[in-house]
Amino acid sequence: MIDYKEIERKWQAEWEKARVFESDVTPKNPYMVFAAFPYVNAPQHIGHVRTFGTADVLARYKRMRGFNVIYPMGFHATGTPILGFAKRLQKGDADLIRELKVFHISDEEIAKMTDPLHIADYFTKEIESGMRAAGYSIDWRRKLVSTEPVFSKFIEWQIGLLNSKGLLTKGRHPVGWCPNEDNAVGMHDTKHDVEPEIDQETAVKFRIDGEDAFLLCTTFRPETIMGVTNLFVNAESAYVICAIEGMAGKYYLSKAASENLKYQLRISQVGEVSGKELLSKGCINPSNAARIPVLPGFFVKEDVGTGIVMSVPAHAPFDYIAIERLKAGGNAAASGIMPIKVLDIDIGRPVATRQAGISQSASDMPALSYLKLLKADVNASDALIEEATRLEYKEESHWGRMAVPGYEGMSEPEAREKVKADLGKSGDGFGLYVLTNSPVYCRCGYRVVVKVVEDQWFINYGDKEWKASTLEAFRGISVVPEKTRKAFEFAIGWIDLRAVARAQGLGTRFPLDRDKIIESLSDSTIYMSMYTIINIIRSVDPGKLKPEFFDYVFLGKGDPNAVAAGTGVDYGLMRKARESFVYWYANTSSHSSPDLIFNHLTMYLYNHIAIFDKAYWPKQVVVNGTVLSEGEKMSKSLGNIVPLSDGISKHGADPLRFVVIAGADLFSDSEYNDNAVNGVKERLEYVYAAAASLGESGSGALKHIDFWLYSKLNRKVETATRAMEILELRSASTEALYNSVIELKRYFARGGTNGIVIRDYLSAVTLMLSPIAPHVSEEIWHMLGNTGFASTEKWPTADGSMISDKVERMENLVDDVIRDARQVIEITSRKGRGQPKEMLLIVAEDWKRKVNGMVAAEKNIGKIIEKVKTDKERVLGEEGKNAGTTSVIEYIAGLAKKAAEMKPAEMSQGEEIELLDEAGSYISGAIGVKIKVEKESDSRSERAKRAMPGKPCIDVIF
RNA sequence: GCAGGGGUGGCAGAGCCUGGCCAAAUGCGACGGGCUUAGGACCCGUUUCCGUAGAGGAUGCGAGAGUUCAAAUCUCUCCCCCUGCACCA
Repeated sequence: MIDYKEIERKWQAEWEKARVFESDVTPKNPYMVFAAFPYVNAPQHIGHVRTFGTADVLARYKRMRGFNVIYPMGFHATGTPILGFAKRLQKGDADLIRELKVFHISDEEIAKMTDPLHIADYFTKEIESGMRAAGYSIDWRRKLVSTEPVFSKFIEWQIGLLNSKGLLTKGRHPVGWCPNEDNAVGMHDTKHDVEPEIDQETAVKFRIDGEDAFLLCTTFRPETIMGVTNLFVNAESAYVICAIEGMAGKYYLSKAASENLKYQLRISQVGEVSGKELLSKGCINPSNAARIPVLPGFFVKEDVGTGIVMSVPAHAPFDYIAIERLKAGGNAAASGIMPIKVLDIDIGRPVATRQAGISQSASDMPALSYLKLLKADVNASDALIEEATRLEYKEESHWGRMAVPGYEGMSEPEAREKVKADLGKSGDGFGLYVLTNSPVYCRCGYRVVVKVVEDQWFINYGDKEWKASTLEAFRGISVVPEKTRKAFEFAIGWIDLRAVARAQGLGTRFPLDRDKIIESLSDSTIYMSMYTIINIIRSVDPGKLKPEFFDYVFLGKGDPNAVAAGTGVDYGLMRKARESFVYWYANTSSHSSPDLIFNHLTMYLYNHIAIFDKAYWPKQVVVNGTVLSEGEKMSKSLGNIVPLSDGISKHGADPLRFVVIAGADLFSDSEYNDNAVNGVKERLEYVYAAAASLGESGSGALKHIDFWLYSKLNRKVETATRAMEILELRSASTEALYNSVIELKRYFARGGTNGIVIRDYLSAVTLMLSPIAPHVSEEIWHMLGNTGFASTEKWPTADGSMISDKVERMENLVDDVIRDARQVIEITSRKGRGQPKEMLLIVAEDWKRKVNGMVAAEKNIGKIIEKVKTDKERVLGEEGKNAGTTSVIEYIAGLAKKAAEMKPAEMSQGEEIELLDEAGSYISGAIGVKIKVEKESDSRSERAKRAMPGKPCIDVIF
C-alpha cells in the first residue's frame, strides 16, 4: 500500500528544499505556464484542479523536455464579490455561513470576514496551501495579489496606455440597477444569483384621437404593428400622464412603468388617470392610420413594459383569447374586431400545426392554429396560452415571411429590424431597455430595474482596427484543443464596448475618473506579464513605479539611465526586470476554463495585441472542461463541491489529480467519484508493487515476451509523447498507467522475469507518470535506485528499433490460439465428449507460407495452380520438396475466398513453433489442458493439413 | 434566435480529421467460475443475434438519403441534447 500522506509530505519538502521549481533567466529555452488566477472568495475545491492541475502537468512535462519553466500564481481579490460577501456576513447570511462551513472554516474566522480585506487575505493563504498540497510546481516567489499597491500602479499604467491609444470611450449604457442601494447589480448581487438579462424592446407611440397625447406601448415584435387591431390596458391599474424630455406631446403609461422607466428616460408626471378611463379613448395606428379602440386585457401587467400592449390577434394567442373573451362578454367595441394577418409561414416547412393536420390558410389566423394545436379554448390557462405563444413566435421567427406591403417576403427577424428602424425614423417609436427575466430581486429585497448610465467609460473592443489585428494575430496563436478556435473567433468578433469602471468594489481607482473603481475583468487582462518581474521589483517603493518604468520594462521604451533617474528605481534592477520580461514572455501558455472564452480570454488577447510588441503576444491558450460530480457540474450553488483539502486527505493528491486532470479529454468534463479514484489508486499501487518486488526478478537472455514488452514500451513512449504535446492528457495517461498495468500483468503471466527489462520498463513509465502523479513517481523513481528527482529527469525517448509489429502480432497469435482452443473445448464438451487429455497445436509447413506470399502478390488462384502444376519444384523451391502436388493444389484452392485480403505470412514454421513452445505453459494454464506443439509434416493427426500459417491447427485428444 | 460543442454497445467513454486491420479500445456494471469460513479485494471467463471441433454469417454506431469495391468514419437533409449570449467573476 502507498502511504500518500507520507510521500506527499516527503517530496513536497524535498522539492522545496532543492528549490526545483524556482527559476530565473538562464541560457535554456524559457517556457511560462499560467492559469487564470483564482478569485479569492472561497478555498479551492477539487473542480479547480482541472485548470490549475492541467497547467501544472504542462509545466512539469515541458521541464522534462528540457525547457526552463516557471509556473507562477496570482490571486484575484478586486471586484465586487468580496465586497458583497462581507456585506452578507455583516447581515449574518445563513446560506453563506453554511457554504463556508463546508470548507471547515471556524466561527471565529467567519466573524472576522466582515472585513473584505480579511477575506482576501484569508483565502489567498488558504488557496496557496491547497495548491502546495496538490503538488503544483509553482514558483511561489512570483506570487501576486491584485489588491497590492504594485499591482495598482501597473493597472494605472495599462489604462493610461489604452487611453493614449484611443481605445477608451465614454457613453450611455444600460445596467441592472437597484433603486434602493443605488448601485449596479450583477449576478452576484441578486437573490438566487440570477443574472439580470437586459434586452431592447421597441416602444411605439399611438396617438390618441383628438388629443396631443400618446398611449405608449412596448413590444418585442414591432413588425406586427400592421396587424394591430386595438390596444390593451389593465382596467384595474393606475395610469399616469407624463412628459418625456426630448419628445413632443404627453404620454400615457402605467404608474408602475413610469417609476421603472425613470432610470432610462427623463420622465415627469403631469397627471393621473385610471385604466378604466383609457377605455373610452380611440387611437391611431401609426403604420396605417387606422383608428383602433382601447380594450381591457386580462393578461396585461402594469409593471411589465409600459402597462399598455399592442393587440395582434392574428399572431398573438393572448390577444386572440382576450378578444374572444370580450366578445363573449358582449363588449361592443370588441365585436367588430377582425384579426389582420401580417406574415405567412413558409408552406412545406415542418411546422407543428401542419404536422398535426391543422390548416392555417383557412382561418387566416396563425394564433388560432397554435391554440388549436395545444387544444386551448377560450378558457385556457395562461400557461397554455403562453406555450402557444412561445411555439408560434419560434416558428414564425424561423419560417415566417412577411405578407404586407413594403415588407413582402422578408423573414421575421429582418422585418423586425426594418420596422424598428422605420419607426425610429418617423418618430413613432424608440428603443427601450427591459429586463427579460423580470422580476429580479436585489439581495436587499428591492426589485431590480434597468438604468441607463450616462458617462460610462468603456474599453472599445469594437474598434475596427483593433478587432482586425486581434483576429489576425489570433491565427498565429496555438489553441488547445483546436476545436475551440471557432468559439474564440466568434468571441473576438462579438465583443464590443465593455464597461471599464464601476461605482464600487475593491481595486484600483480609474485614472480618468477617480470616483470609479476599475472593473475587475479589465484589471486582469495582462497581469501575467507581472509574474516575470514581481520577484525582482518586490522591494521597490510602489510610488516609484511610474508609467515610464513600465514603458521601459514592458515596451523597451526610453533610455534606461533616464528612466532610472526619473523614477528613482535602481538602474541595475530595472535592467534585470526588462531582461526577465523579454526572456519569459516570449513563450507562454495560458490556461483556463471554457466560461472564460467570452470575456477574460478574449480580453486577454485584445489587450496583449494592443499593448505589447509582437514578440510577446500570447503563444498558446488552453481551455479545459469542468469537473462533474454524479453527472452534475461541481459548483457552490449546487452544493456538491468537495473541498480540495478533503479530496486530498481522503484519496491522496496524485489519485485526485489523476482522476480530475486525466479522467477525460481536455475539453470534456471529467467525472469525480470514489469509484474512479479507486481505479486509479489500484493501478498506481500495482506499478508501485511491481517496483517494490523488482529485487526478486531474474535475468538472462531476452525471450520473445521480453521483446514484446520492449516493443509495447517504446510504442507507448511514442504515443504518450505525441499526446502530451497537444495536451491529450487522457490518452497520455491511459498509455502511461492503464495500459502499463495491463502489459505488466501479461508480461508476468507469460512468465516474464527479466529484471533488466522490468526496470527499463518501470523507469520509463514512472517518468511518464511524473507530470500527473508527481509524488508517487518520485517515490517509485527512488525505489528503482535513482537518486535525482523524477521531476527534473529527461522525458523518455522512444527507441524505434525496439518497436515491432511482428513481435506484437506474434503475441496476438498466442491469444488467438487460446480463444480458438476454448471454443473447441466448449463445443466438444457440450457434445458430451468429456475432459480432453491433450491438445495438439499443429504448425503449418513453410511451403504454405510461400504459397500465401504468392497469393498475396498474385491474387489469381487459377494462375498459381497452373504454375504449381507445371513446375512445382521451381515455384515452391526447397520448402516444397516434400509436399505432394495434390495437397498443394487443394490448399491453394482453399484460399480462393480469401485471396483478396491475403497477406504474406510473417513467421516461419520454426518461429511459430518456438513461440508456441515458449508460451506453452501459459496456454495450457489458460485452457486447462496439456498442449503439445508439432510440425504439420510430423503430425499423425488427420486434421494436420488444416494448419495455416499464423493459424495452427488445433486437435483435441480425448 | 445566434454561436460553439455533441448524439457510439446496460452506463461512462475512445474511434471520426487520415474510410478497410471495428462487433467497435478502456473503465464501470451485470452474469458465471476460481480464491476464501464468509464478505471485500484479487484472478479467469461471458456480456447483439445465429451458426459451429475453432478459424463463419447477419444486424449494428441519433434518423434518412448519397459517394465508394468498402462508411461509426466522407457528403447532404432532418431530429434531439448540452453550453454561452456581456459589464459579471
